[in-house]
Amino acid sequence: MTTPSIVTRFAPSPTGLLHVGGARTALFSWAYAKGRGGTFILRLEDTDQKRSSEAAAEKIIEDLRWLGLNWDNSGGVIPRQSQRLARYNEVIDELKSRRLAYDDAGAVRFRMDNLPGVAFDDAVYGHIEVGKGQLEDFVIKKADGFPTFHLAVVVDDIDMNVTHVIRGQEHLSNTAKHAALYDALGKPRPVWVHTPSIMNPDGSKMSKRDKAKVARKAALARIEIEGREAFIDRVLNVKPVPMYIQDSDAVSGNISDKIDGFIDSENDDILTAAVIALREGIRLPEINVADFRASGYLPGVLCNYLALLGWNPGNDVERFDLDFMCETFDFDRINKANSKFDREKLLAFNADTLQKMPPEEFASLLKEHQPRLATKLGDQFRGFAGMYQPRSRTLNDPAELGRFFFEAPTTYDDKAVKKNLARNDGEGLKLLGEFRDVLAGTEWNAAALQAAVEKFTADKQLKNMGSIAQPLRVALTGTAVSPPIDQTLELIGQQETLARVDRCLDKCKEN
RNA sequence: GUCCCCGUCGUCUAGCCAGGUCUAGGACACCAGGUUUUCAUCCUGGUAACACGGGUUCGAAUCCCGUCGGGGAUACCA
Repeated sequence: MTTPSIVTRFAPSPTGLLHVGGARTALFSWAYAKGRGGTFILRLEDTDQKRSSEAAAEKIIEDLRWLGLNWDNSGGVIPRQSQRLARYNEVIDELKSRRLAYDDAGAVRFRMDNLPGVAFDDAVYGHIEVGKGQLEDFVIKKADGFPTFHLAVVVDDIDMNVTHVIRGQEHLSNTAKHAALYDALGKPRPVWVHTPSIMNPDGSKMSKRDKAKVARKAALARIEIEGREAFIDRVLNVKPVPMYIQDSDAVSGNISDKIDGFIDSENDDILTAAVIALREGIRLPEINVADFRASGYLPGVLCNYLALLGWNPGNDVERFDLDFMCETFDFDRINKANSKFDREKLLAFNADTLQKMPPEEFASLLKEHQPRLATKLGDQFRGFAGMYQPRSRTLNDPAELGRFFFEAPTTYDDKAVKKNLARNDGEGLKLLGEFRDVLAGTEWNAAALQAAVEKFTADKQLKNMGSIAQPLRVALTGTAVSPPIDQTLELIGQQETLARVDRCLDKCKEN
């Protein structure tokens, strides 16, 4: 029941990292082809020489792999337009010789003025007509010898037998040009499928500018406080930035030269933004696939959420995997209206998936995501992972929520101390002191510790286990929050537990 | 400015094409209760939308027109 003739492609321009909008386009193209026994091609549109880079190309490829969207390019070769100049020139020359294109100050333009108008059909937006008045001759070959996107995309899609062109709605207005080109070349037009855009919650377009905005705001606030020179000094002292947050156009260059430009001329250098964020301890909004990966989202969840932005399988079904996408995806259920990216919903999906998966799977994903955390914890890693699986919304959460396992508290949260230690003439503090001696003589495993807590609660006729568990939490973590107290104690270890309790008792007696 | 596209809860959306079954359904978020040694989870309940104005029709979220609002194109970017 397959239709082997279907060919789709994803054709990003390697001018930056893969962003979520591109990822969704890739996902739709992939799912449509895969679900019908067709072919999905990856191709790089690097006709913009100035902005394209090989580094960006490699990162896009890596992100696509991570998402699980595999391509079927013959021989595994990913075509680059920069390597097909001869072919484009052949087409351009043909057009010129047929007087359908002409030289214009070093460039070549395709003639549209001889057309009565252009009409085409889109699988999502329906029938579209563009009147003669809107048709202008357009450049198909630039003065630098490269073809424009319009020419290259059409020639490539023809040569690669692409049957369905799935792309962002920003190309809808360009499609009349492409249709005219197909017609001029005497080739059958593909099925065009334009998808609505993904926007920020405030309705603006999602772009790397959003990162720059946040970083710039933080920088200006800091400069307000400590002055410009001191700020630049701080930023210069930052450690090397992880590769994943680097952008292709910012990989090289001296950071110090860029800070002024970043702050004053509002360029959107995201490496500078990332460095500032690192230094200021703020989070930049996730925009690119790599950002979500770094933040601890699962690729399957990202795909699931992204698919829902503009498409749904009906019947109130919201959670599904890539296989389901292949089976059910079709153009007739793609929406027309733009949608806003809602991180909360993505987070909820991610949390749900993380919390419901088998513990072994969670542990192995966490280890893969943060190998150093696993190394540091050694034998305790499994216990740690198990403890935080029910509490994690991303793969970054365990390390953040469980920070106190590695760093003993140096300060104690005021509210937590008042409520759990100081209240009622230091009742909590007194109980903590008494329970310290119990702990010193308890066998160190979760079951025994739990029994000890319960016995203590009964012996002292306490209201509930919280009466002793909460003071303990404050001593161990500096806050009133931790996983179940028995597990927490077991993992911290007897020696360290007693040391922390003693330190807390000392510190509280001082005040 | 001109042209193209779009407009259902705060957000993503179902319903629209084939008008009545829609006192508009689901999800996330939010609010209130409950379970729980804290947190998280979990359970129950709740608030909340057809942009506006005309028309067609016995009947309109669904069809038509206009207004307003949003997005895109108008580049030798893609």
